[in-house]
Amino acid sequence: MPSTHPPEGPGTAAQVLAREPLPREFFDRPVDEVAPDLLGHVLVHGDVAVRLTEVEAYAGPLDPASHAYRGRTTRTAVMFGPPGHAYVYFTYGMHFCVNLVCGPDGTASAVLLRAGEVVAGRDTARRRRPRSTERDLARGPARLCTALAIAREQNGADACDPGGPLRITPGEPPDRSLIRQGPRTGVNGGKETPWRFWIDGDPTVSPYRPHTPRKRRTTR
DNA sequence: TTCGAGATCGGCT
DNA sequence: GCCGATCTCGAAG
Repeated sequence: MPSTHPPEGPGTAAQVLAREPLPREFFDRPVDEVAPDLLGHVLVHGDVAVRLTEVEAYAGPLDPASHAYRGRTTRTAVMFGPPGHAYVYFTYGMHFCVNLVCGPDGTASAVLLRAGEVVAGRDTARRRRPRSTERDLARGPARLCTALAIAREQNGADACDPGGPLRITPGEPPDRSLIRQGPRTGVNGGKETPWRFWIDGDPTVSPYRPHTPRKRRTTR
């Protein structure tokens, strides 16, 4: 039966993987400008590439929802560094999530990459997430990291380095009219800041879930 | 389709 | 110790 996905999307997989990364200046801007502009661009790690369909902006030390809110720590040091680098963190004891640092050195703002569509290396991604449907391969921040095999080792990686293993490369930006904006997912503080951006109608955008405080573990 | 709970561990108070 | 920028599965509707 006919696939809903073209074999390789715009450009062959080899072309997608070979593209030069976005210039560092792309990230050297306010985070709420960078975030929507990232939609449609492609994160490459090894032979897998994901076209971004959903992101969230975090504004550094002034943003109560940001990891940088409590200032610079060993964990958040990368966020306080130069733009264009990857901030990878571990959460819930089992998941990794990846951000791209924005703004001038020291700003500590970043864009969380929440979801995307695998556009190259589908077989590799499927092997990493065997239980996923095509649509779910990178649908959600932790799934995206699994599909791309992003983990602690990629923390601090320069995504603008043409020779690096992790690169953010130009893709097909969506029509501006398709970009939607709303409250961020799963965060307590700063709810009022509508800094989640996604491509309207794209099936790989993760379902919005309001923050549900986890129930206290029943100690028996 | 929606909801609830368990898994699992590093960073921070 | 407490809790989190999450995911998955199973049960119920």
